Amino acid sequence: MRLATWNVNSIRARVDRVIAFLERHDVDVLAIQETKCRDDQFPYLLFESAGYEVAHVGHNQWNGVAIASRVGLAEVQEGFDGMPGWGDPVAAEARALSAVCAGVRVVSLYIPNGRSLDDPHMAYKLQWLERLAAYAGARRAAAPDEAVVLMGDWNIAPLDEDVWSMAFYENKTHVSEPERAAFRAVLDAGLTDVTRPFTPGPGVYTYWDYTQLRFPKRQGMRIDFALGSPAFAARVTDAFIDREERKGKGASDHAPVVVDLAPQFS
DNA sequence: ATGGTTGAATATCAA
Repeated sequence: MRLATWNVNSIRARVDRVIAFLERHDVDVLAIQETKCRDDQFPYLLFESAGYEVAHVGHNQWNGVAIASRVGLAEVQEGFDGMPGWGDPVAAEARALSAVCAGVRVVSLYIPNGRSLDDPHMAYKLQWLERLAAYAGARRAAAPDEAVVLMGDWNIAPLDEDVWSMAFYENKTHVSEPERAAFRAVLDAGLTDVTRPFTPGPGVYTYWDYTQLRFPKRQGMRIDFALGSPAFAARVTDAFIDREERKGKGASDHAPVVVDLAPQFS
């Protein structure tokens, strides 16, 4: 089975590219982030024509996450238990969606952007990650043998080598110690980054800012990851970043991350 | 020009 995660930066602007990607790489399950649309605006029919069922949550032009699957889509859940909200009044944002696809619990995640170190969004981001780690820990305790993967745009570069310049990111978000500690706390809940071993750095990125010619200059960040439970991680046979998807007209600012899974033996 | 691009919606906001 082949899974992938991709921050598409608007599904409506990118749908032809996304469908072509699914077919080109024979992807079974795609976790999508930043659809930037409401549920009623999602291009479901184009996915169905390509053989994929879709679950989506989107409230407005911001955020929005989805899962497209051609191997089943069960137990769909918006958000996760304990997910913090934002705003006044506080409300859940469309940043998390899970479903069971061919026995794997897939969680599509769009972790909040902290904006700047002293912005209220940063505290929100850290609390969001803390609650996510608690959710992951609770799931592990409840079903230790379950194959679970948390995949998406984490908006964190866990290692210095995950950014093109630590000097550039001094006193900026994505690389701060509190964010990195929050990411490690999710790993400590019993998950493994299944992508890095197959895509070792330095200089391996999943995101390049649209401005400043960052992509041709190879100045990016590695911020998109798939974190698997032991039962999931044990089945991973390969992973790669499809850098080709960042090229050309109409590219998202993120590249897809693909994970291959061996069949389950029982 | 000092956010230089992109995309939502359509004047700004977000990334």
